Amino acid sequence: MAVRERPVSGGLAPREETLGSPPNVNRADCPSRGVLEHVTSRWAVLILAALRQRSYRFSELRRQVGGVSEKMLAQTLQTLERDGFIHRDAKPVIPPRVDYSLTPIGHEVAEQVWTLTRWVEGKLDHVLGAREAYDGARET
Amino acid sequence: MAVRERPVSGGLAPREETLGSPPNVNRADCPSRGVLEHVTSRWAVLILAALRQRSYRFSELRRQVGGVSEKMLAQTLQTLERDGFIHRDAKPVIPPRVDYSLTPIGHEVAEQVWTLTRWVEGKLDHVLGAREAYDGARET
DNA sequence: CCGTATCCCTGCCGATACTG
DNA sequence: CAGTATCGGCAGGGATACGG
Repeated sequence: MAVRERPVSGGLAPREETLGSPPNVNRADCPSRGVLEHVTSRWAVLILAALRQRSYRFSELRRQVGGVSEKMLAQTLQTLERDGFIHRDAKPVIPPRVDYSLTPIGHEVAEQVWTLTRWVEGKLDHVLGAREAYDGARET
Repeated sequence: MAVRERPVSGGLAPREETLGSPPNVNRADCPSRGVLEHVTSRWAVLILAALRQRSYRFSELRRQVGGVSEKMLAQTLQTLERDGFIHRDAKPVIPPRVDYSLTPIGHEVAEQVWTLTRWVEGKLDHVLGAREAYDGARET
């Protein structure tokens, strides 16, 4: 997966054309920045991770992801659906039933953010210890 | 504003370790939530990814990460340092020189977010195509 | 049950100016 | 060079009410 490491200069883009240049999150004006922010947004990470193993209905998902409001759940799901990470299946029944699942590409990214969440959970004690050391050294 | 308190089961079968609940990002009140948000925050992702291969000075880092303000760079670096992901090395020279590098644990997380950024860059075209399809189906 | 629409307030973040 | 201090806009996102 050899990736081209370019001498990227960030915000102050010189005279380079943006048409032929490859996507680069380090550039402020690259659309990949937006996609990255969608995926790493507060609720998207948890939603993607939750959907990793099976599909969920709206209210199921809301229970699964602690603390998310209806508004933010709906909004985040829409964004992820628009970007092609989530598939929305609305059954025309009464009462309404809507199932959310991952697309193939959504599953790829979900695996990554899920790994990250598990890693963070595992390192939590380590991090909390580091914080105490940091705060301790700061007080006199 | 009290967060709605529900017996969030987290979906996963509870472990047998009843000595305090293990870290779970799905719980609104779990400290791991905060750590995850630090790591996945807008600038932290890019900063961690940038530091993956070598250390950077403050202004180098600012040039590397396009669009970041001095304030947000300093703020994010402090947060990541406090959580133990970044090491700050201030040399007592004139003019001042401060090098930022990853700690061992920082390197672990940096690899993950870096992989994610590269993945997003690679899938950008796919995502942009999905957006067009989505927006196209919406207008009629 | 599954959302959308509205209000509105918090705090994020950019801009600017200043210090060691 | 490497930050801190302060102000202010504006958008994220919570609460609530309402529609399909």
